[in-house]
Amino acid sequence: MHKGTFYITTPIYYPSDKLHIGHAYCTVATDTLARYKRMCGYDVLFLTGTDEHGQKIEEKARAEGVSPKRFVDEIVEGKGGIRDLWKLMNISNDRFIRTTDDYHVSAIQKIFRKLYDKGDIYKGAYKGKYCTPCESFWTESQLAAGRCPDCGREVRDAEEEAYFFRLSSYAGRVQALLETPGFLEPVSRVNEMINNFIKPGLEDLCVSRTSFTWGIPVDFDPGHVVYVWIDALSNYITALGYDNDRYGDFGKYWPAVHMVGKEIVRFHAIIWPAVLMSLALPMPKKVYGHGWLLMDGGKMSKSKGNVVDPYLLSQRYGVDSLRYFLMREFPLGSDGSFSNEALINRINADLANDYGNLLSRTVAMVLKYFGGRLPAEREADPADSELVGMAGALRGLYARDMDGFMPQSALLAVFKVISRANKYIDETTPWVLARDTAKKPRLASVMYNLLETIRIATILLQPFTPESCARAFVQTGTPERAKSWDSAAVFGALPADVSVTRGETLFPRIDLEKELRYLETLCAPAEAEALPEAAPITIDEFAKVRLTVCKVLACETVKKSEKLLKFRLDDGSGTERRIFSGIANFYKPEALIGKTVVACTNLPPRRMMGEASDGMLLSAEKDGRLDLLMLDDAVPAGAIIC
RNA sequence: CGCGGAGUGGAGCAGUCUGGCAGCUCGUCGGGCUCAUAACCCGAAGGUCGUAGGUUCAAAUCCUGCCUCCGCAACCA
Repeated sequence: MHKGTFYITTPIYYPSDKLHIGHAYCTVATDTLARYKRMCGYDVLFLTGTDEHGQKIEEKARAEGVSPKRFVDEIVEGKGGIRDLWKLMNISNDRFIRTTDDYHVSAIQKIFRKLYDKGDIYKGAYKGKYCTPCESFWTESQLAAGRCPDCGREVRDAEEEAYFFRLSSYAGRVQALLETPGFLEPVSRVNEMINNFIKPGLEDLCVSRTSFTWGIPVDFDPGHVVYVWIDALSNYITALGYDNDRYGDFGKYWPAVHMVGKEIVRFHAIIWPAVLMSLALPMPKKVYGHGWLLMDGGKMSKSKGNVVDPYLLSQRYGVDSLRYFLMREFPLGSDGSFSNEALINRINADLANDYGNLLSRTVAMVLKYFGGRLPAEREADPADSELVGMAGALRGLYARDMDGFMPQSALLAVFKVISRANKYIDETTPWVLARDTAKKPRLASVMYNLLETIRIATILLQPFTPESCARAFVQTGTPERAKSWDSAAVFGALPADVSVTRGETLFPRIDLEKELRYLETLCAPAEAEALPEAAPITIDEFAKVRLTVCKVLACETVKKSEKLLKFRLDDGSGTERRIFSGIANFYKPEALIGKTVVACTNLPPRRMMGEASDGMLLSAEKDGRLDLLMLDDAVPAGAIIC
């Protein structure tokens, strides 16, 4: 019965915050494919998990005054956490790996040593400029006017011991792999990888750190922790039991299909294959880089306050509805625009009006005209052929699209048939047939054809909306054997005397206007929070800020920067001061020459677009409008604001 | 010349790989039906497929230039 194995993974998510709809999108896509493959008869292993190490989590935990482990435990396992979310969303992962799991930790140490013994990891020096008070390394190009970009103090040459992975020596083999058809999809990503990373030359990767401790220790060199590349990417093999005893099916399931967001294609299509090459393991079957969900045309981000909560949407509109929307609305490979309106319209148009209503009217008619059970006598008609033909051919079209990672097209095909079935009801007018007892056999045929169409569509919708499909099968009295993938290729798998039961409305219609208003009220408090009440400060603290009156000597745009203007200022000191300000969208540079402005002049210099900015110009901003602070021109340069 | 994506009826999108009737959802207008979740079915209006050239019997689709928008990166102190 088994057609072989199929191993599919999501990225392991970084639990520094709650997950948003973008993460849910990726996981639902992977889940849908996993369910599809299972339905087809594959022995599927579906893996997801969390990537829990690193400096950022160490810092966040410190800020909350808990240990890093406790911090991630809460986000991963806690109420409303990541595992809860996947459970709520009906994610059918077979395993869930946390990079803090014991078996993973020890396997990573073995892998690290293997790479080291092979000579692909070597100890080198991470050279750079070091700022002692900040305990930070900077590269030459990160410095601001030769000083620490964070605090503005002197830096000194320093080196830090670190381990490096010989990524460079795999460049040729990786390029060949990238060019292998089917390895990296969609194909547009192939050029992107080669142009951006292979052509400029691959550099060896720093794979250990000593600047933080929240990571997997290098067992033969205390003080070093394994950096993210080896730690996180290797989850895909440690979760199968590679170099550990927890699981034992690496040989059975590897290689994998990796579903990833386009921002991390690079790690999965270049670094990860190189690591596998070094370990002499087979390459992943495929890396698929899906697009992003954009909000109102902009990228989703916390600072924009446009992060959509999948938990909330699932609970309010139903898990299946949200899953369906995510898979139906957007082509997997490209970016899509998320909007609440699109969500509700899609649910109403497809799930409520077309599919749900088709089921509802069909079941109602079988009950009304036949008391719920179809009689044996039938009468076929040429009018049936188009619907029967379409429903019979549907599985083939659907499989082609699903195998090609195009769930959107697969759903489109399913709904074309559902639409045809709705039309078929109008064509055959069952309510007219019902008035004439002699036409009962014909009426029974019509009902049976409708039930069959619904059955086939429902089988194919299962990977997308599993729970609703189960409910639909109950209403249509579909026996177990008529729910299988094989039976979806056969028109006529339902027993002739099938009996139906009325059930609850599968997908209730949603009131668009009302819901949009509701969702807006949810966003309102978030906006209010955006500008927190300023904490009181003392006069001493205020006095620390040195505000100096300056005359604009020159002002010009900055090449390749859309926001920056570069100012040369007379601050009364005799030496020119150079400041960059992000106001290019509001002012023409020539209009500002000679103006009298205010700058904070005791900020450390900061590097912007390759040059140091020595201070900050003051502006006033409200509701997207911005005005540079300008004083009466009689005020002399160098005057101090107090 | 940093990298990439996108411009298709009023809105949102598919179609572009592999050239061959311009399609879907929403919206608007008109009609039908009464089995159904005010849903379903039919019809109409509305697009020179961003733009200028090229290849071809034939271009939304292939090639070249240009314009506009978006994302990454950078940066917005």
